[in-house]
Amino acid sequence: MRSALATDSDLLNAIEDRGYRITSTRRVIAGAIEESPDGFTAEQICGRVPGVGRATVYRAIKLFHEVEVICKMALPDGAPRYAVDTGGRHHHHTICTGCGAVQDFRASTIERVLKAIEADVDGQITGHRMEIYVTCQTCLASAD
Amino acid sequence: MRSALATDSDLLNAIEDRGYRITSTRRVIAGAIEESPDGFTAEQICGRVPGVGRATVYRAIKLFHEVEVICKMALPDGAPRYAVDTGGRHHHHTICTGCGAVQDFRASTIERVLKAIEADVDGQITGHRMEIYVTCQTCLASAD
DNA sequence: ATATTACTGAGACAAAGTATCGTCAATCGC
DNA sequence: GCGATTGACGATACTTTGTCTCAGTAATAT
Ligand SMILES: [Zn+2]
Ligand SMILES: [Zn+2]
Ligand SMILES: [Zn+2]
Ligand SMILES: [Zn+2]
Repeated sequence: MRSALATDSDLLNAIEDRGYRITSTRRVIAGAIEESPDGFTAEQICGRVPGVGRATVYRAIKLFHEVEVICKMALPDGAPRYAVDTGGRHHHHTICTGCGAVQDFRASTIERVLKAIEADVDGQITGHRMEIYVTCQTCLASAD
Repeated sequence: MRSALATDSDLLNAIEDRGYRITSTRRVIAGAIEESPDGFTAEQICGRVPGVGRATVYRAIKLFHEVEVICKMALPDGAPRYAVDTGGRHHHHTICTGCGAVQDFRASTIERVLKAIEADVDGQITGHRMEIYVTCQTCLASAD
């Protein structure tokens, strides 16, 4: 039952709800992820959890992604970046190409347009991906 | 001058216009790419140009991408896929997750919404990425 | 024809994972 | 509580999608 294992971590709660185990290793990894408000890469997490195997970090990230508590996005060159999924509802991200800071955004207009496009498309739409690349205020200010 | 080297290949013409050389190796690679109406992966091209080094294929693809005669996109899992850029104008792609077939699409509404979003964004928009994933008619029909 | 420069192939290296496997730990049944 | 079962772990090899280096070769310039 949840009460015995309850944590204040949304990441851990999410995997527990799906029947995965909460282990000390996963606690540590979840902690490192939750300390990354602006997004993170898998290797950054590896660097912050010494003693934990790289494969285990990748397995945990994959798990958190599967249960939809972290978002995976792509930089302009395709390099992956992750961020904690704070909302839950369908959304997209702005990513600063200078510092990597990630912010969520929702644009219902875009979702409606996508729905309307379905008529023009050969086949059935099964999903979409969208990222907006920005230079954030901090990077703009420091680039004088 | 162009006349001495003129080809019927948009890919080769594009790199020649930027001062790169047209070599027999690049002719072969461009030929293989232009035989791929539904998109291709780099490794598929490697497989179709025996005798050409893998690094050379990747260098050529990068070059064609830089001069904007091929488009690079991402499958849902992030795996890269390429397609010949037949239009030139800004556009996005629908990609069939069954067979990989790529089609261009333009949606001026989306571009306008993106422009409007700039006001809500922390910083300056520098670019965006969007892909629509579909199951194409052919794959729908053969999945009975 | 020679000099210059770009291009090429081989192979090492890199980033972002995934697969295998023997060991170990968390949970379940009693 | 205690052993059995199942899942998780770490190490390491392997895969994919490239990039880098370097010596040799082809294309252009004069
Ligand atoms: Zn998000
Ligand atoms: Zn959306
Ligand atoms: Zn295109
Ligand atoms: Zn666009």
